[in-house]
Amino acid sequence: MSVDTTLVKCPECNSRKLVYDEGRGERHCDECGMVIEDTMIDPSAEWRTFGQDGGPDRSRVGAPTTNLFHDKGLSTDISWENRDFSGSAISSKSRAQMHRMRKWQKRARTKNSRDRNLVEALARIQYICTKLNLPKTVAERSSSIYRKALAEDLIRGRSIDIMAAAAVFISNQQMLTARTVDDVAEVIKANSKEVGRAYRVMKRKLRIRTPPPSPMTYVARFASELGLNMKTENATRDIIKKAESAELTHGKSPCGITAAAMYIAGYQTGQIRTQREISDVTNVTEVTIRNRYKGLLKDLEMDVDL
DNA sequence: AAGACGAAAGTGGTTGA
DNA sequence: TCAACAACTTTCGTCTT
Repeated sequence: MSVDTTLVKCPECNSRKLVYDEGRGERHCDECGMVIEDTMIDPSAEWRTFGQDGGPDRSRVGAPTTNLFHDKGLSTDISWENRDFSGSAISSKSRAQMHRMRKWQKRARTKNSRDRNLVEALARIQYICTKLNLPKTVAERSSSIYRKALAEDLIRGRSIDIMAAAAVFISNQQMLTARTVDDVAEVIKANSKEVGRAYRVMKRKLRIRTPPPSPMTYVARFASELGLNMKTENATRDIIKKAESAELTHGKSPCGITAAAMYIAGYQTGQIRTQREISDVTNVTEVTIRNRYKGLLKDLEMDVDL
């Protein structure tokens, strides 16, 4: 880790504690966890050797590594097909041998319990991300978080499913992909409280920061689920923007703010949704929507006929 | 009859002594 | 570690359209 000098301030929270993590190839804010850029080119020295006296050959050959497989995608697989290198079928005699070889190779690759745990967990992470339509970057990051948790011995005694879900939720928060704890918990049919608890434990023990969730994150998603047009969606964003600059959003659940802003925006543009409809898609109760929107109208001094 | 309202009691997490 | 606390939920009777 080294202090980054290219960017001076974090665009999210304006702190000056920007940090560059070489291992992950990303730059993030040490204050709020905001990831500034995560596709940077590795600036470290490139190893090259010329001639025969230079020790081990460090030429770079092979597939890029990925966190999605427990061995980072580096192991060799014996082909499933019963054909030899030239493509012709192999004899039935050596076919049995091939079968045994495949079997043993699989066993050798996942040799200890930790590796087996990882294999299981990475499969679950893949499954969760697929079900939630999350991009590959989120799955990748979840996997690397899970690896760290495993290395820190946080997994033992806890459910793999729940810890995998927690890892997915952390990276979802970092990548601003607008999924809620309930969404993640539902996929693995777990209680969202348990996932939330695991999420907090992981963040604390691994010292992972996530940017404070903004109501803005959920606008696009909820708007489309409610079938709102662009006009209403933008009106919602306007209200949230005002609420955020008036610091009315701190300590309140971001979904609640989004829900209330949407309720108000509906009356502004004539695209009205009932509290119940909004409550259904946002998982915020009608009572909270009421409390929030009343507060917003009052504190922002808005005049809207409801 | 549907939607909105708000009081009251309960839940789970945070905070500060 | 425990109690106070704020935000949010659940439930339910009432009012409004």
